[in-house]
Amino acid sequence: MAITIYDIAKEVKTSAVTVSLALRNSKRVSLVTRNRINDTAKRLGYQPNPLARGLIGGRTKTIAFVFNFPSEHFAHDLSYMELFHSISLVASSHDYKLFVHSSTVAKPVEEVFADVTPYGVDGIILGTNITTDNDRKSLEKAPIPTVLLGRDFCASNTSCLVYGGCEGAQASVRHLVELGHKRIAFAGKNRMEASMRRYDGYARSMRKAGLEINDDLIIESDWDIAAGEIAGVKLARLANRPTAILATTDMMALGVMAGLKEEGLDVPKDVSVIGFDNLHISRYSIPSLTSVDLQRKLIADNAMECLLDMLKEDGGGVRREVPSSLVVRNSTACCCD
Amino acid sequence: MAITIYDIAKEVKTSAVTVSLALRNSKRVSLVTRNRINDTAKRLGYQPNPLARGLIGGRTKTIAFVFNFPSEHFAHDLSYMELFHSISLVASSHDYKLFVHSSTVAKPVEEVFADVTPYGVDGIILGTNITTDNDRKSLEKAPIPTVLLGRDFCASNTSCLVYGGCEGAQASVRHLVELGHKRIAFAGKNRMEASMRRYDGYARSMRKAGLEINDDLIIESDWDIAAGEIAGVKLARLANRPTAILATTDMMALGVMAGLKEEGLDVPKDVSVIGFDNLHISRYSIPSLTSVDLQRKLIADNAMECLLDMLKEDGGGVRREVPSSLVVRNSTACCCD
DNA sequence: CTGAAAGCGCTAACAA
DNA sequence: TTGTTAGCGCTTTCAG
Repeated sequence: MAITIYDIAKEVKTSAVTVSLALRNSKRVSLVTRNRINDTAKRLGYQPNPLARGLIGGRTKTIAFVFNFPSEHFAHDLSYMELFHSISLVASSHDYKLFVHSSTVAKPVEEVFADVTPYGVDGIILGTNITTDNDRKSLEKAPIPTVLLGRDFCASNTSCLVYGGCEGAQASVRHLVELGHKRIAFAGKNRMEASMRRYDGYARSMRKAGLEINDDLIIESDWDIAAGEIAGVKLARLANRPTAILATTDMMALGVMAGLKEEGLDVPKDVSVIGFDNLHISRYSIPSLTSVDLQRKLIADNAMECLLDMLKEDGGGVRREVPSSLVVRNSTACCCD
Repeated sequence: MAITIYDIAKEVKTSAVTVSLALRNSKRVSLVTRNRINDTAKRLGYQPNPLARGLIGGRTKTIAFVFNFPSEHFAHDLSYMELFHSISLVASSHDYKLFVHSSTVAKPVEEVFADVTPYGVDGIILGTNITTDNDRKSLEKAPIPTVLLGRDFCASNTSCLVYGGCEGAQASVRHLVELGHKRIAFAGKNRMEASMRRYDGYARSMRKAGLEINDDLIIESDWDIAAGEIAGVKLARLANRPTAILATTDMMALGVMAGLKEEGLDVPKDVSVIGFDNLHISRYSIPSLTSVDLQRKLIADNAMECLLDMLKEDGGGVRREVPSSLVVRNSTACCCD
């Protein structure tokens, strides 16, 4: 059996309560006994029992990471995977453990809360779409501190992290314009909040540069690698084809490059391609992919910070923007048109 | 507050104990009351409290998924990511939740147990290397049911799943031999158990086919994409270069293809390449990659089954082999030499 | 067949 | 400053 506060109490000849207080550094315990208790705790290798703590509503040093999207996407969504990785590292550096919750289908947020809270997690880092008013209502009265990833919505107990939206797309368009491109396509527009933000940045920058947004050059689609391939082929076959393509994700961009290649076009000579996410593998594609880096380490740090802040004192949810940055590689070049 | 057995007891006008028994379908409770209890439980939306159960050493319906390798690998090891995904789906289909534990460094197995057991998990699905005798000893007296992924070691409370080793490599070599290849390289030999098994299969099949194993054609290295690129370049520059390359992982294979390309060689015209893992993205590389499919769904099912078996009655650990299968795509072709 | 009592490890409230 | 009591939700033991 593991060491409990009773074992320590017996050793130090005091009561369990005193031990409990001392271990949490309460000043109600004299410094001498506090030290004695902490020393023997260390000596005996005491570890608090998170289950017992959780049972009485205390902290368990556990955070739920919830991926509330249709499950087929999970493994394939490398962006989330890498984000998950960053978060797991940050969490463990703060001595928190991650409780992962992913289901086969996207659920109402309310159900997510119901699924997760019985396990006594201290907070939730939540990747989800907010589709209904009910979702919004659930988030407004979140039962435990919640941090939303990439969604712009905060409330008394839910913070949000906004990243990689508008400004990443703007930087991309700017980069392409500087390279002399005019016919710039946008591949992977859809109803996802992230896609919409990216499209928004694209549209704004196009207008600012005095370029027209041609409907033929806007591909509405999913944003996985397969959709990218289709988009690449489609754009390649246009009479008036684009000289550059902005894809909503790196995966999509990889697919786009494949599609272009199938149609006999060379990246970046004939067409420049930019992705979004800066996945680990994007450095290694051929050609290596120019991409908007979401800065996952920063996102992870911010998520953890938000959570710890909310946990410390109910300061309420906050909104934070995490900047992204364009990483230029070999899939973009001067426009030769 | 959530519904407890006391709430149900009050409704049905009986005691909490009876409710507890009834909910677990004990025959010590009469069928009538049992039904009444189960009905009202359902009606009130009762969910057992896993923390309370865990506290008294009972089942929490929680499994730890442990990735005990240096953390930088985690996000980049797509193979494990996809496996993790499969396992999370299978777990949730059995109504289990996953508790994920990954640290920055690979720890002794004993510490892994110490880290994870306080949370009351029912079992562990463990990805780890077994490097020391201490690790072996720890696994021999595993405190809770444990399933080892891809390691060949079982004991009273630890099962193991062996997969994608020898036989996958053999199928690959056979395939290449049938295509007329003779100078077949092996890239990514190292001390990892999986690599050794794969190399073993390679060597056996080469011998069986009457082909010599040329030391120049064996690349000892890590098996990530960067190492693959280096290996590809190296092999391309050999005076007597191989006509086919077996890589220990898909990532490595992708790197190898990049390296070959840099050296002006075409895959599969000049060189055939085979990977190991059959990652989701490998379908989309250019050319699409021939690869050994580990059949993660099967692995996940088996892991869960092993765990449930051990949980049911202490039947002791078992060893299971999970077959893999070669998926032929466009990175392999007839030898034109 | 059913129930009362005790305890898992911890902490909040109250007493000394 | 320290200790006692009670209770979180559940299950095991033992008594009715």
